[in-house]
Amino acid sequence: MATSYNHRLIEGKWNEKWEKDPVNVDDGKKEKYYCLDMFPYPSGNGLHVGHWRGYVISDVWSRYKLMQGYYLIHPMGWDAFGLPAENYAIKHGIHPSISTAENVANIKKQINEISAIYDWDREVNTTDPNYYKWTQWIFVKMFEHGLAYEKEMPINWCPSCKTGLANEEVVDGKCERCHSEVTKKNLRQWMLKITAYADRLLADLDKLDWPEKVKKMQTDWIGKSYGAEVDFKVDGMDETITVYTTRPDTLYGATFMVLAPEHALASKLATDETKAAVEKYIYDASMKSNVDRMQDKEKTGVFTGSYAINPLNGAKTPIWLSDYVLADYGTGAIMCVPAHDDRDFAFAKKFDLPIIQVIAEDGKEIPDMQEAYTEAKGTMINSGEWNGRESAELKREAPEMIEKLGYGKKTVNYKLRDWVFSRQRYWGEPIPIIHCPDCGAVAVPEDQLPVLLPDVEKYEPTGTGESPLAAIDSWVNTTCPKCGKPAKRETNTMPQWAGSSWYFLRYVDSKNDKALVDKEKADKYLPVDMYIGGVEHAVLHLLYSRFYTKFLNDIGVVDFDEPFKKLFNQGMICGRDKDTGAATKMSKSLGNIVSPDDMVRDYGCDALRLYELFIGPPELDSIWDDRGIDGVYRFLARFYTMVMNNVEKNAPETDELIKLRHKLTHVITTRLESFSLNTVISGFMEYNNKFVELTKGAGVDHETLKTMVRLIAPFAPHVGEELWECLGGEGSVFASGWPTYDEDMISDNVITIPVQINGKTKATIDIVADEAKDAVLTKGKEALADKLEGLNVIKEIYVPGKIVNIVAK
RNA sequence: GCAGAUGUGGCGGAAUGGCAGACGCGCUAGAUUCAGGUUCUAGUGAGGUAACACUCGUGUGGGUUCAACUCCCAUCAUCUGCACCA
Repeated sequence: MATSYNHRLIEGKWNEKWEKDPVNVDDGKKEKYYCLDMFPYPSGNGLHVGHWRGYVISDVWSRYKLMQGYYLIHPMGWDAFGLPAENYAIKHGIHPSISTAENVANIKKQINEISAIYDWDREVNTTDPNYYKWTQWIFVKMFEHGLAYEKEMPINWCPSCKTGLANEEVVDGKCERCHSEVTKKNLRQWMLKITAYADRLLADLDKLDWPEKVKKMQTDWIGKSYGAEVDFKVDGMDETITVYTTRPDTLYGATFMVLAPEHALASKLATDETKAAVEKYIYDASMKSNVDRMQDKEKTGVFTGSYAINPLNGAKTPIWLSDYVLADYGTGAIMCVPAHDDRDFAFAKKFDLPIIQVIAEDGKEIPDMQEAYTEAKGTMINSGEWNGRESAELKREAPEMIEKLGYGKKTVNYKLRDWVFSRQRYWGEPIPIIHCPDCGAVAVPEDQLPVLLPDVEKYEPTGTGESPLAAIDSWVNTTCPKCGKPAKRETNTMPQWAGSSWYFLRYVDSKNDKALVDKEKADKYLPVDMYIGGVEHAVLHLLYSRFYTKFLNDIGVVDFDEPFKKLFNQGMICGRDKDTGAATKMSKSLGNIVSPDDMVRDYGCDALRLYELFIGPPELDSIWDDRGIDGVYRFLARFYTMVMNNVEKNAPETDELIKLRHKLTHVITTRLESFSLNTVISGFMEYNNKFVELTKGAGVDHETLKTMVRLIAPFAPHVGEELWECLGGEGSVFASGWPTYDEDMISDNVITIPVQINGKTKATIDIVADEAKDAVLTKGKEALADKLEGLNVIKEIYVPGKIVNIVAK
């Protein structure tokens, strides 16, 4: 029996045994626990130590749940479609299917180094036709339910690459690849009506145990606001302009109106004198990218020459065009109240438009406003019959009042837009639609799914704005499933998010060829109890997954409507900039990548797992330090030696040792439960030092050692399993249950407390836990006798079991 | 601009309002060693002292409290998210 720690022997031995004899088995009686990692995109670059962190956290949590007696769902898979894979393929001249398979094999090998308790029988790959059959099936269902529709709309367009770009591919208004300025182009797009779920996506955030930050980001993204649409007649024209406002209480202060340049009436409102300027402004705006429009700090605009009539007081207000009004939000037109809105104020100042104050904070009008007063606090002035009313109250009531008066209606608006779902790319799921000249867009029948992604010679973007699939006539030309006449396949593909929006469902029934997931299995194993991954998907992936789940709930595939009960976002592990020493993302170009493979070779999997946790609070970013891992390695070696020495000693159990193991169990369990994983490790170190000290004397008994070994097993599984065996434990340590502690055993009878004078500690005294106040104070004063000499004691404080403080002058 | 997070030794970090700096890295000294490494022992916030004592100390400035890293107000810096959503 080796007495010094040899990570290679131990880890090799147990990796082999676990594979032959798995611990996590469904006996049909255990309750399930589903702990999920955000599945990786199989990049050609492989993993670095930063990628390990989330996987280690989820594995620790999984093994803890396993020891608590749950049957674990802890799967892994591959998000292998999408742009990165395609770009990698183009760059290296290898077909995406080949490079993806290679990368998956490589990353799988690397992930296995973690020794996480993954169930590889459940593995999914989004590029597998047996998988994307169901990705397409969901699309068909959405199409049948009117949630997938076609629309021609302006998208980002790179005139140099001659291709449409996703928002993510536009960096600072420029094409990510060629850095030329991105413009807009109308393209026919498939859209998903995620807005139909806006209210539920917002309301159900309440029932999720997610970081507040993520919930807030989703809330803001959905952006629900309450207000009113108000109709303004155009003076001298048979037209009405409807504006959306959240502040109908300020209607009397509306001194002008602004329309988005894309508004349907924009050019119609121009008069002979303004026509040229108006047309130029509309044209210029159309040439600007969204990014440009957002970055313009200085307001621009043009007067149309027309006026709108304020329905409340009949005032004539000039109608302007400006690109600070967004065409696709609200009605694309706003009423402007410069006195009470910052943007309207800036616009009024720039173009010298009148400012009428209608809310007075203190009841008085400000003679020369220098900035807008945007709060709904104060009383109404200059507002006809509304004068003297409270603004806040009026703000609530105004929408209904306006509706009753017939000037408009009460409305709700969302920032959330429908989801642009088509990509003019090769490496994605073909959208399962056939365009028939007679029947229009027809879904591919379920028994003909999947629509296989055909092989092509050239998978690079075509430059025509169509996907490379459009060039394959034999594939494109087909017959209409409805009428049998010649028809054409849809050639756009789905975005990367399509496959990742539902993969967590497939894991529980990954090989089913009859259904997306068997209903019985879904009921038994779903939803996900704990989801662990980076915060970068706070809105996109996590919002899309919630949307998909709600839809699948609505059509009866699953009977829950939220996919992830609890979410944990781990922090990033950064490298150091070689020159400045500042924390930076690990990246190839900075040359600060640390390979986990090297670390596992030199220190072992267990040491690296421990260091990934010890490095800092799991939810915060941390900086990798190569020397830091030495500390946890030394700890593991000392721990191993300590246990081994005591195996031979076989010391008797003492009250002190029993107490110590209850305390340790309490410390580790409470810290683990609160996800303070860095202090779990430091707790182990602290207790190990105590045990090493005790080993010098009588030694530590086997029961105490077994408790410590069970506690450490989720963190350092090989060491845990090995020492469990050495201590004569039965079966696997992971089947041994999680240790419990007795509340009575974790408190001490005699405790040491500080004694202070004026809040500064001057001595410590030993007291019995329930010692009377007077006795403790007397003891405290005795301990300070020399220091209290010549001082007047004003007050004596004893907080039971905590502290004595003598206030003296 | 708005919102959120963070700010503690040379470094990573720890502290239900109750002994600031646990635990670890690094460093110093000693032991072991032919030597280096490993390992072990002791020390390690700053000032101060022969050693104690004592003084200062958790981004900055105020406040509450017997007592503040912790609570309140203001302010600065860094990071992240959103960014004309009417």
